[in-house]
Amino acid sequence: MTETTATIRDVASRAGVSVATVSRLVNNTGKVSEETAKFVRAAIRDLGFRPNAVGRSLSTSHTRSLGVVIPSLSNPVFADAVAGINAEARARGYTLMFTSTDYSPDDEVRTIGTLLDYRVDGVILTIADPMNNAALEILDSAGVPCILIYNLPSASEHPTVTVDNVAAGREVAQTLIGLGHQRLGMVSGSFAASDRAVARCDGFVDGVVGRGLPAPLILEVDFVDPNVEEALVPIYADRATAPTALFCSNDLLAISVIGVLGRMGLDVPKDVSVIGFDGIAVGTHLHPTLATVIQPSHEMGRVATQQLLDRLAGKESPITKILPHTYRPGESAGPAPS
Amino acid sequence: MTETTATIRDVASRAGVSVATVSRLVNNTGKVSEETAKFVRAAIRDLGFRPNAVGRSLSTSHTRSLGVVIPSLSNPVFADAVAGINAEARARGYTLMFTSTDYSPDDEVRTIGTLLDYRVDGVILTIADPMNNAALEILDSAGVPCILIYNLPSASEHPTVTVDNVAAGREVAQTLIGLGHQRLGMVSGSFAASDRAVARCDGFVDGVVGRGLPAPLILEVDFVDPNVEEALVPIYADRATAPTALFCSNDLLAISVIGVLGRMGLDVPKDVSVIGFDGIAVGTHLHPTLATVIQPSHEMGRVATQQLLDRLAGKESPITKILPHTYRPGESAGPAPS
DNA sequence: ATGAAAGCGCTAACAG
DNA sequence: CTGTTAGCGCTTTCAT
Repeated sequence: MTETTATIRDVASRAGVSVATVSRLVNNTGKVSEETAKFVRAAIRDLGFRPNAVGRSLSTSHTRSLGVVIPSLSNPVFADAVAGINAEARARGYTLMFTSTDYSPDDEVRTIGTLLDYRVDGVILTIADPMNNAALEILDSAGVPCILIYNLPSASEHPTVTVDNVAAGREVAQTLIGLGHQRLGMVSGSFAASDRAVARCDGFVDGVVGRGLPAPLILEVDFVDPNVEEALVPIYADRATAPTALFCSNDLLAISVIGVLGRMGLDVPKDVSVIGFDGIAVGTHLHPTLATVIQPSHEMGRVATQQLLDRLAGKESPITKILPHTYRPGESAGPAPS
Repeated sequence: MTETTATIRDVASRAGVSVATVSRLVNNTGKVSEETAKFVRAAIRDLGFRPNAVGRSLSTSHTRSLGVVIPSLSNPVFADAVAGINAEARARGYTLMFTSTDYSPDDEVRTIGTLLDYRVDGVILTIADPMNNAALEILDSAGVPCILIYNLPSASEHPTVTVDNVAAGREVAQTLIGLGHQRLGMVSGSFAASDRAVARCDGFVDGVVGRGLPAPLILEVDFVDPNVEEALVPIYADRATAPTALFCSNDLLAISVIGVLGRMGLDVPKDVSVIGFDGIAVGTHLHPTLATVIQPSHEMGRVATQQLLDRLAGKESPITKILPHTYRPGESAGPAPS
């Protein structure tokens, strides 16, 4: 069974035609008489011929493959986006070369280099900081089209698919204030590794201060190994001054925060309200259910891929798309304690 | 800046040597005098030359890329495995072509076909049913080495990296019985889409029946869109006969079950105990924390990749590895109600 | 409608 | 130690 794979030449000779004819039939470029087509098809079937994509790529200088670079698969938000990318790419006959970078800029450039070596036709990425980013420069100077997801659109000249993080942060502040909270806090993943965390925080602070309240407490924790407990314990040593509501830069963090709070003997939302960001599926099953800002991750992946592929197909260039976010109320956010 | 990428020939002529010399230096195969090496290196730097992997692949007939096909990224357990695969592959200079199949056998064969077209050197996969699986047959007849993860080792002749699902299921039964539970139940993802769910169930049933208790109630729900509520409500209409403990075939399901139970006014673990399977990270942050069987997903991905790569490197063939699972106690499993 | 032949970028004998 | 050259599998003019 392990017959060495048939080549186009094998097909050609078996069908008694030239390789050009086979190629034309396979890609249906140029005409082939139904007469000969029959022979060729038979030969293809008999030999189990599948065109070698490597040979084709070398010849056409495009690979019908896309690079995907994201910080981590541990966060469902990225996993969802990749699923969306996968769906759209598959539907349009493209293949994905995938890598995750663990939030490391070094890995970003390393992996982009590899993707370039493989001559991916384009790349979809989420990077730490799109402002003056080495990976992006490499991509540009190689002339490989790319599109960002999740990253801030303002920070680079590259098309981006994302949500309005600042507005969302501001809305969260409003929501919390509307519930009567006066002492607010934010728990965020490290700002250096996430421009969007910065934006959410900016919006949140703006929303709080804009209402005349004191600036929120800001707690920054590591992305990879967030030690939420260590951050929260000292703050809640004095419950009288600690925030009664916490905005978390992502849902995973929010879940941890709720857990830690619970183990400290604080009730969510009785004592402390918590709002997350992302809208990961598991949040709706928790008890309390997680109040959060939903971003359409799957859709973001799909749209980004669509934009990029349209561009590759010669249609108009991708443009930045700000997709709508929505606030999902949940039991984790309630009125301020009296 | 968008200078058309330099080829090995450009480098050669700029350095005043032959392409063979450049190739030898780049791949450090064969000797090159330090003298000429200097020139070549300079040319490479000046031109920003990066060897074209497509050309190389065509020539060497291997791509240094691996295919990865898994059912879904929505389940963190697979995301973790992919992260492990990614880490090991990167470390050894391999690239990943990724696809998810949404538990569809059709998608399995389609995607394997594509991977074959791209001439991946090997593939790592989790499939619905390894017994008599079309995708596996295609792989075999193409002579492409592969290794399974998560799937049952017994069901195919292919090397597999997994845990002992049957034993784990049995242990869960023991644990629950040890806590005094007599009426047991299992909530499982669809058996048709998961041989491991079947194995976990088998072990569980065996553990229950082996202790002289009545066979557990078995509830099968869909993987993609599990309607846990619909399955549970009728059962718990009569609390006197309903199971006091539920084993769920995966953690995501367990989390849903806990949520639904809570919304039905049942307390976990006061009224009903729940044990999951997988050991996804979020489980430890929940309230109640999730009791579960941990499988070393990241490690499984790593080991599978290692095995496959060793095989490609001509070292000994991959062998099936049963990695150790561990029971992680959690607040979701407690003593049976009196 | 079909074929011949020249590459695409690189590696690997084979000669020197 | 270095250069020449023949492919790898496929697409694509250019003739016919």
